[in-house]
Amino acid sequence: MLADYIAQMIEEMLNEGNGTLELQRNEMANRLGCVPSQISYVISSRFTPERGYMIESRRGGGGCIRIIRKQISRDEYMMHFFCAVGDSIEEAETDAYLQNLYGNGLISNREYQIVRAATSNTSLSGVPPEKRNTVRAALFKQILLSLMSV
Amino acid sequence: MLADYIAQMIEEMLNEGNGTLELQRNEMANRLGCVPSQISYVISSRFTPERGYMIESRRGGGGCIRIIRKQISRDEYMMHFFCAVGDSIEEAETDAYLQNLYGNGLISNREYQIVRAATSNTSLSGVPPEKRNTVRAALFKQILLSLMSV
DNA sequence: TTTGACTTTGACTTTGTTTGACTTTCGTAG
DNA sequence: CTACGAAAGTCAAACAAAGTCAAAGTCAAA
Repeated sequence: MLADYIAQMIEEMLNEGNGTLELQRNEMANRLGCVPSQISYVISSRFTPERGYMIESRRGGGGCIRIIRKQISRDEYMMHFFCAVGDSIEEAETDAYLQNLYGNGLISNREYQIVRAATSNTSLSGVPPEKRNTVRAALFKQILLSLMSV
Repeated sequence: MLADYIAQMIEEMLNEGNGTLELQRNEMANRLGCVPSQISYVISSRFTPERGYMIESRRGGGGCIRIIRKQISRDEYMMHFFCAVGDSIEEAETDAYLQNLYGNGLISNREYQIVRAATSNTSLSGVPPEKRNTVRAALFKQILLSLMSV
């Protein structure tokens, strides 16, 4: 799939660029043989704040898009997350947060697996669908709390 | 019977794939000359967490279904717990299991904290009390599964 | 023969991707 | 300063999956 391929490409460029990257949308789209808005789509669907990325851009001649992978302290992270999770959250969004935590070394792979399993719809299949997101939010926040003190 | 045939086929593909498999529902249904939802049916009736399978999927263009078989023979201890949990469990009982797991070095302290938080009544406060134990059991088993061979 | 568990099917829903037309913003040549 | 052109942004339509659900079929056991 195109979107995944582009995302991977950006990730690699970010690695080379030490966590930051400036790209030109049209130029990149041209190189890949896709429409420019495809690049926008990839960025807005994958390089979100939940996953720890910041996006800046400039229009007009010589414009560009800057992607920054944020690296902040543990406490800030946990605090940020705890606040960011309202009282309802989707499975996919939770996973985005978790990937962020894992990617920044705040939780191990096993821990990632555990929390993902715990917050999955599969685990919550006994909860009526319309209540799942609120239960998940409570669950997730409780887990985050448990991680802060240890 | 079609369902059994498909199940067997998936099982074989899992063997080839070393316990994991990605398939495309529509494509497979096409090959077999059945409706796509038949594949869904087979997966949801045969490849359940109870039997040691984890399912993930993605919709939309290029979507797919991933099936992961946890090789339970390797951690018989975990399996023992898995079976013992049944489909309803109290918070206290869960904690007893967890302490056992921790005591035997199968999970770390942090992991213990996480799972305890996840399976606590506090986390499940959004679930009506009479349903908590069944939700907790599903949750706990899903977590145990996620821990096998990771 | 009736019942109930399991299967099969297909209509409809939800989610994710791709594309292109149109809008906004910015730098710079005049 | 203004106008123009070169970016990036936005949005909705078309498409491409998988998910859900309920109706209808099958079959064996009571």
